[in-house]
Amino acid sequence: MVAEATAKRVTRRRVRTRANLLDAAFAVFAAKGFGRVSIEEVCEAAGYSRGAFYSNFGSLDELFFALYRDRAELIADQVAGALALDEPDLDVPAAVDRVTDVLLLDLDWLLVKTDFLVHAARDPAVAQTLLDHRARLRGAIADRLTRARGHTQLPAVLGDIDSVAHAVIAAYDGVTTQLLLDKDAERARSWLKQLLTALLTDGSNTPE
Amino acid sequence: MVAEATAKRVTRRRVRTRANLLDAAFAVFAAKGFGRVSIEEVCEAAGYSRGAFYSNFGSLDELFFALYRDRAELIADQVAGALALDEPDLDVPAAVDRVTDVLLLDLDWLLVKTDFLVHAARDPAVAQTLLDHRARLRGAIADRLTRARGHTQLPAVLGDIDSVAHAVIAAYDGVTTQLLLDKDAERARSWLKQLLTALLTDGSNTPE
DNA sequence: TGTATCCGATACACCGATGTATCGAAAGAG
DNA sequence: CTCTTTCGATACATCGGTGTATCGGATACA
Repeated sequence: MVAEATAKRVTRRRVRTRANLLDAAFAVFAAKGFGRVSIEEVCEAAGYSRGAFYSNFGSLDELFFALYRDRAELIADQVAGALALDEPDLDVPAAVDRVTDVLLLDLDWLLVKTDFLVHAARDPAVAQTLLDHRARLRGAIADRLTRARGHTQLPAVLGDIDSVAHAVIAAYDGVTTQLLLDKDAERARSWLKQLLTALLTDGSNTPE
Repeated sequence: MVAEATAKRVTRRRVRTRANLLDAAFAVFAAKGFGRVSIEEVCEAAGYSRGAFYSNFGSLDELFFALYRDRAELIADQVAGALALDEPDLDVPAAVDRVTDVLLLDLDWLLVKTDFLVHAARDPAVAQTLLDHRARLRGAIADRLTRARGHTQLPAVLGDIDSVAHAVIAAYDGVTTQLLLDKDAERARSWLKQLLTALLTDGSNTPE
């Protein structure tokens, strides 16, 4: 036996169950909003009984938190990937395109993320998690910009690179808000591209 | 008697009660979030019993909706006021200051507003209301910018004036998101000022 | 001040969701 | 294949919130 402190049999079924519950919860949260979802609804959607739920999570909040962590991790990786492409110099429009696609693709995720924001706004511990994720994203952006410095002339409008990274995040959040209301993903994407291009491109260098 | 269709005695007590319920609801919503508030909690906070509630509202959703309408109206008026000052030409920094103060002053309102956004994101009818309010705000901004055209040179980065108004709203939403997480109103305000100034000022015209 | 009307408090019946305790079945270890 | 441990379904007790029906006190109006 691989001696592990209070070694538990790492069952395979459990992992599947947990994943199924999380997936079902994501769908239900997206459809109805966290505030209007009961544990039973999640279980029903996943095809389990409440016993399974309580065996895996202590509360709906706990599940929600885990759900957010998992998905946010995923997205953060994707964005980092889209930014870290091994091109030596930064092709702003192309990078903007890639990142925009990752960030605004999944409306359900935006819905859940906003629910989570509401949650975090009233719980400092949760807020810290979200802030950490945002900081990580911002860091990736700032890194990329730093690496590109010299190749492309950067904006004069805002001060340092970190400010620019902040502004990029703000633009993303702002566009997201509008998207949640009008559900027009196409418009949102082109609008975000326009904003980011304006932020990241010297005014003199007008595209097309 | 002023003949009115099925004229009801317009009682004075009722008006007070309704207002008290709305005020109490605002406080409770801000503190706990709409999703975690029960009708009873609102009544208790207001010092009434559930009888009073059902006599004035049909559901918690209905109250929430009314609450949002009232407060949003108020804010929109304030912003319009801050913008419509009778100065002939537009003093960008001053106007930005005034608007920023109105928009980021009340954290509780931001919390409730975000709850409402979540609500609206899943109900097209509600979303329309919110979109209308935003359009009204945007209109006021665009008007002000149009009136100022010629006096101050406007940005080259973004296209028409309407795009600029859109960008202003997006910046506001973006900064709000961050503010909800870090609760640092001072930082948010200066940050929003910086963003708006960058958006509304020609790059060549650097302040101070 | 009298009185018709309205308002809101109280009481009640009613879910729906929660959390726990128990037990049969599934799955890993040997 | 057997045995042991874990997982998840079922049943149960409970609780908090909901919505309604009723009634006494408050309020507007003459």
